[in-house]
Amino acid sequence: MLGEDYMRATIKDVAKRSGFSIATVSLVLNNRPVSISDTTREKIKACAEELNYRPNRLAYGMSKNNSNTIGLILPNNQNTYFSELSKTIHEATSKAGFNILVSYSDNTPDKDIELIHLMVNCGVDAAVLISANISTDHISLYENAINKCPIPIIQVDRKFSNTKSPSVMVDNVLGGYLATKHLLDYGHLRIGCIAGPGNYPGCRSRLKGYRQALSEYNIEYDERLIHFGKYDIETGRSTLSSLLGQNVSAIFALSDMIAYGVYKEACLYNIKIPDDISVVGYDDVFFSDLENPPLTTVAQPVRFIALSVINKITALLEDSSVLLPDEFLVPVLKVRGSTRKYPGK
Amino acid sequence: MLGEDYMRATIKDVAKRSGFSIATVSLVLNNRPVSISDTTREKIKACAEELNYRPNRLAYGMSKNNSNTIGLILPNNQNTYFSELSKTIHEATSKAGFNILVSYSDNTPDKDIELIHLMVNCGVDAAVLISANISTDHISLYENAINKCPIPIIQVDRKFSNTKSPSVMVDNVLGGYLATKHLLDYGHLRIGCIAGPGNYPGCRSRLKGYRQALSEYNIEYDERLIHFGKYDIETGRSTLSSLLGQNVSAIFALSDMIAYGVYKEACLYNIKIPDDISVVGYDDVFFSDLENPPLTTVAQPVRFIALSVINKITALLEDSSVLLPDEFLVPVLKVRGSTRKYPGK
DNA sequence: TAAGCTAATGATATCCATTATATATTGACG
DNA sequence: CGTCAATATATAATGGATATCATTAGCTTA
Repeated sequence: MLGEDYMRATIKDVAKRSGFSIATVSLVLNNRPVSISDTTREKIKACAEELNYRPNRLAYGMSKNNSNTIGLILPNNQNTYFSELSKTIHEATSKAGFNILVSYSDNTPDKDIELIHLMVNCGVDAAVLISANISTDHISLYENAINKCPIPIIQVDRKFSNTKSPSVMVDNVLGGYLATKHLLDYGHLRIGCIAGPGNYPGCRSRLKGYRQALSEYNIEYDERLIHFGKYDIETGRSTLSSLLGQNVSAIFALSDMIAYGVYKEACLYNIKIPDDISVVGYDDVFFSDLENPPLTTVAQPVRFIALSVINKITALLEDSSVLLPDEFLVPVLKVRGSTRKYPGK
Repeated sequence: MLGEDYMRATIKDVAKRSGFSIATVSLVLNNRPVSISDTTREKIKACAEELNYRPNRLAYGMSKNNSNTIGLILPNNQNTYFSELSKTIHEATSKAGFNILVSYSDNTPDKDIELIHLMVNCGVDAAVLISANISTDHISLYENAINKCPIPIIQVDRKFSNTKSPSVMVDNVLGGYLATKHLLDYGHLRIGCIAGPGNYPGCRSRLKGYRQALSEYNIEYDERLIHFGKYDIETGRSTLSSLLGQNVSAIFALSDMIAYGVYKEACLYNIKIPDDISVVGYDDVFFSDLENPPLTTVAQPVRFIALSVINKITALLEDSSVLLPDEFLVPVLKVRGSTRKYPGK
């Protein structure tokens, strides 16, 4: 359908119609600074217009060995930090004139590797990789794939050290520290933690920040206050009751999704946030500000990440041999309505 | 960087290394049913493996005139119905083995047209179009672009009638009816409406459903209860007070985003939902269920839309001449915590 | 007026993979 | 032993655009 009576005009058609050669047409249409008479230029442009000619990007990509497309490899798109990041990177790269090809690894290392290949084969000029959370076994797999990759890869949120490709990292230790310090400043002494998987580096870093803050305030670290799970709502729901049993007055949820689980469960037990318990989240996804009460949370610097990614991509596409420094971005605490001073302080 | 010492292996490299011709290599690697000796097959496959050969999709696309990629044109990605839809379509198409190229029109007709061209030029096999909200002036522009488009275009949520390309629509009249009927059943008599732009067809349809329900219950339509704005939070915020002045006991927000604006504003005035006022939203975006109270809303059948899109695409790619029927999907009311019976009923 | 230069344009290889067609090799059989 | 069929592999066209180099025409200048 549709195409039967209408075929896309190619440069050849423009050449035939205008009476000039393909080469001349290409030169004119690309505004190459070569001496071609104005009448010729105009004629060719008019023909291109009439035929509604638009260069075929596949052909362009083949000949220029560049496709103006950037690949984006993400663990998932479940309304988390990743989808925020995806959106921001998408905006930034679109603004910079790139197309985007997005794919999800389902947090599976093998799929990540596969996707790196896929991206290359699709002719993307560069790829942004937020890798799956992995165990140490997989590191060399990634390093190998990244080093062998013929296009620049920007690593976000995770750095494989034996690679030359640059990374954009967020300081998770600081994030954990900020969240905890805020609660300590508010006078909370027993602060429960609902964490993601204990073997994720980001998770460990946030907990490290938590401990740093505690020790700064001379509060002993109590292992019983730390619960591991996933970065999801269910983990928040199922963990709340046992933390309440530990008599905590505040909870540091290591993701906003976990915090929502806490919200939901608290609602069930008729526990008021922040009156009965303070909650701090992590990520500052879109709707955190819309919750009731609005969630106090550690905001990922998504705009800066996106900006940094774009900068690195454009730099690398200009000169693929530059060695870009890894970047370390800082999260920001957003104090909203889910935390309050410890009663009596 | 990266690429200097490592170049992507091409089919030529495999041919050279294995000692066979390019053609033979291609035949083997694509498992074409031609008579080629097993020893040759194995040798070639081994070489391809060693060189980590993967066919270049651009070249493949050029020669096969197909790229296994689908274009997705959306108005925006601002955490609305569109981003839900985008996510679902993405999942479904990925599962079906397609890559996806996403672009946003910023709700601008001209950009839509441009993006249709872009998609074609990027070599996508088919495109899914959720067009910008347009005035009647633009209709022929779209019809023209769609009819001239050499690839199948699936229209979602909006149908340009003078085109042969199929559409997947959602019954907005029914949606508006369901929301309103629910409130009427709960005994609410004065139901305010906070709508999006009055010239959007979807918006008008939802209001039509609203009026249908009213007349079914023999309630006179009161123009003063209808407020137009955008489908965003700000519209919800700024409209609430004047509706309260009209003494409404329930509000039908024509998008969930509007409903959140109402939530926020109600919170400021210490108005309790649903005790003081009932609220129904529209779209059922991800976090509606997470709100406090969870939002009663009309759910878009995103999964069914995605499914239908995929079916149409695969059908059209198989035989581009089939004439597919337009599909009409129905929204579903999700009754949650933001509505209650009118006091005294 | 012929040599030399420049401006304008054209011919063609190239990118990589597919594939229709062509050629070469082998084996069977009369 | 020659011929034909079947098997195995190669050649070359194709797709759309770019880039390099070649060519032509027209003009200047000695």
